[in-house]
Amino acid sequence: MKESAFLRQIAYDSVIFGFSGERLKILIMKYHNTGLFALPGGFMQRDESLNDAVRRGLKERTGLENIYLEQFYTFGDVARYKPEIMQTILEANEHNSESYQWLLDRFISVAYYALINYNDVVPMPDALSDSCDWYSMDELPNLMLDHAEIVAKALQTLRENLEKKLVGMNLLPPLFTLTELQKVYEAILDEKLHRGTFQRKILGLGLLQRQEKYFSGKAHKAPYLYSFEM
Amino acid sequence: MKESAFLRQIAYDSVIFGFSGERLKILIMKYHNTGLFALPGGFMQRDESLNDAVRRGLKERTGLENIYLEQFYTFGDVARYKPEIMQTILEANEHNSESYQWLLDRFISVAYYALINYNDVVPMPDALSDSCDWYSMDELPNLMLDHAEIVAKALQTLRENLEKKLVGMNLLPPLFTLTELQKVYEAILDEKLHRGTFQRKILGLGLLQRQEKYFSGKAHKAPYLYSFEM
DNA sequence: TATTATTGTCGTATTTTGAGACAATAATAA
DNA sequence: TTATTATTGTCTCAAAATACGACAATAATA
Repeated sequence: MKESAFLRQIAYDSVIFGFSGERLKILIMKYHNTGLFALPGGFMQRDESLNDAVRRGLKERTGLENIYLEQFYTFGDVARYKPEIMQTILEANEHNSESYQWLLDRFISVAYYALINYNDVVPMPDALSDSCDWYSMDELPNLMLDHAEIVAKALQTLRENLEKKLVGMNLLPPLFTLTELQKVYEAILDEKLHRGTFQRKILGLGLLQRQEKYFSGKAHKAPYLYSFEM
Repeated sequence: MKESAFLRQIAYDSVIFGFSGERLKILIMKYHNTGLFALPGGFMQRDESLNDAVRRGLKERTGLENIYLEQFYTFGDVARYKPEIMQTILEANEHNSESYQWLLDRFISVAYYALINYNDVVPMPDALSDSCDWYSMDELPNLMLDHAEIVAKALQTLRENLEKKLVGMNLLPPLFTLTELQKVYEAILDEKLHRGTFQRKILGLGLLQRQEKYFSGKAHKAPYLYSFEM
């Protein structure tokens, strides 16, 4: 990790959404011996595009490639410059050498959100953190710096894009029922939707392909499975 | 202009929209002796927030404060790193000293668009450029680097936000008629709108306050003027 | 006083959305 | 075998939003 390998003063943070147990969740990291919680983030290599850097970081954290990813805002307030916090993290990891000093500089952060299939992921902490786990949106720990604000803006943007582009299927496995998809939408929007209207609207988009039926073993009519083709 | 006064590798570019002669226009700068056209941009001071830096730059270029301003994307491709272009600009301005060398580094650029009242502006070139003028969206010169892409994304975002937040009035003077406002919308969306429907929708928002009539001297009924209150 | 151009507003048709209803059906209970 | 239960696919009707044309009102001019 040579200083010269990375662009200075530019970081990214990612809000990685997953869906499980009818709840919307995101990945949160915890730093060794500090009690500090943060969004998964990283830095750009000098010879690397911004989007590539984020995809690289996402791959390291989740093992996944070809993820639905969207940049939504760049945070650049002076108030987010708190070198003592990074100092605390470095000291807790006994990384006090010269080669880490660049991390104490002021950073702006380009924020992305990702939509991934919860079941495909094995969250991996990075060198400075001791855990990387899923947290429900309504049970988040206190996040460091302005990361709570970043999460709020991510959710707001996701909601707007959901109605515009209808991308909710990226949170599900390749085959899913319309009821499962509806639960994703209800979790994101935090409101109940009318079943008939929802199905008519989604199917009317012509984005889904109907597959075989799914027999759950429950005592009722079996729903069709759908896949997302484009 | 000391190197240490600015954050390294971070720039901003602005797409400044105005409306005149029933056309949507933006401000474009031309660099001395180079034939290079570019968006107005700038850099962040070390003790300055990103949004403040952009407002400061906008004030220098247009003289205006309290402008409608929206950040829409951060451009960070490797392909936008072309130091020879900045070298050309610096040489054309005889600015080859050490203190300008930091401009030859790779930059990512945070892009904003602004909506301003065309009539309030006296465009001011900066130290490196010899002009700063309005160009119609369909008569833009060839822009350097990825600035054409930045403009395209600005217009796309403006269109999406226009339908969502209806912010078109920011392009007009404080008093305007509904027909003038409709022409702004038609210029941005590049399509004709139905008069009755447009007026019902805009007035239905309850954002406009009806003022006195405007007597143009033309041989027809005088329209009401409106102001934008919030 | 008639004409011209444009405005404010309305009525109707069309489209989109909201909400409930009903038959179909997979598994289980009787 | 048959009835029951829960959920699905689909439909219909109502309500709301939007598209489109029409008409009277009116400011200036002929």
